[in-house]
Amino acid sequence: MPQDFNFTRTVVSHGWYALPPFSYDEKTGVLERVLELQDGSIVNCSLNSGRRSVQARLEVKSNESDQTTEIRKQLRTCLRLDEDFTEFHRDVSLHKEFRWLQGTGSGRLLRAPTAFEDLVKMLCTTNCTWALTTVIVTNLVRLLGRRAPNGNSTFPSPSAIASKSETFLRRKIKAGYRAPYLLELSRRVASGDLNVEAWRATSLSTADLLKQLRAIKGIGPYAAENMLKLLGRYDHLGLDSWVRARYYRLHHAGRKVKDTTIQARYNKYGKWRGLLFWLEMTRSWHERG
DNA sequence: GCGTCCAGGTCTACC
DNA sequence: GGTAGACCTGGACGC
Repeated sequence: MPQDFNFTRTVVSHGWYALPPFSYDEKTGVLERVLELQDGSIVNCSLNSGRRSVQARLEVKSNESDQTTEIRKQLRTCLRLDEDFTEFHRDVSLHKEFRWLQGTGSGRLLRAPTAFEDLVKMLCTTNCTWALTTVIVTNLVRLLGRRAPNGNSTFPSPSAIASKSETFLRRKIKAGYRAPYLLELSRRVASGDLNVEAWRATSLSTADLLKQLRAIKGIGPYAAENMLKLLGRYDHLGLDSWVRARYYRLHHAGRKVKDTTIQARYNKYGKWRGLLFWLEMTRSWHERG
């Protein structure tokens, strides 16, 4: 476990913890997650921070060593435990306005076991309230995921979504006008035409990766730039109405400014600007962890 | 309870 | 390259 890892801050780093197949109990500090393994088995995992806040404990009911290895791998992926943040914390220490971050273990953003799940969820956050995002993702998991013994379900596979009609996605999943985008993305991934999982380890430049993301129907600047953060690239801000409003309050007494003004303020932070921007906008979340 | 309006990103057509 | 309108839903609001 990296010394600069903080379980709670990673879990509540953004809204993913509240979307199934994740669930989080703030009182007990337990993060639940349903995982599907390569052999087709489905397991329910419980994670908590243990006695020391920098350690996570896995409670997995599986006796198969192969399964345990795969479960650990998937959970490490979600918590970004294999991502090195040494350089980030060293660079941040050079900026006095971010001294409050020192020693907090902030920086890791929770993600799904697969890039496909992250991408679908990102698509489901576009042009709607968080309440509607929750409805769409919950419907996807409930109606198209595979059921675990405890009644919870996995996130649906690309082929499970691709096998449904646009009308089903529109009406039953409540994806609305996003339905054709969701269907096209799932079909391309299921057919092998688009390998989004490769993006997590690609040597492509961030600019080229951004181009590929933007080529997906329904993924605009906001969704693509925030997806980049879940791929380990932090040099874009990923502006939406919520962070803009937050920024206006924090730095301009609520007065609106141009996006270029916001971007100019964070340019000096180089490749970490997107992550520092997000951490600053959500500082109150981190301080409760 | 019903109707209207608005917010929320992205796409497409148009200038 | 910039802009306007459409897309769909939930919530707020007025009646």
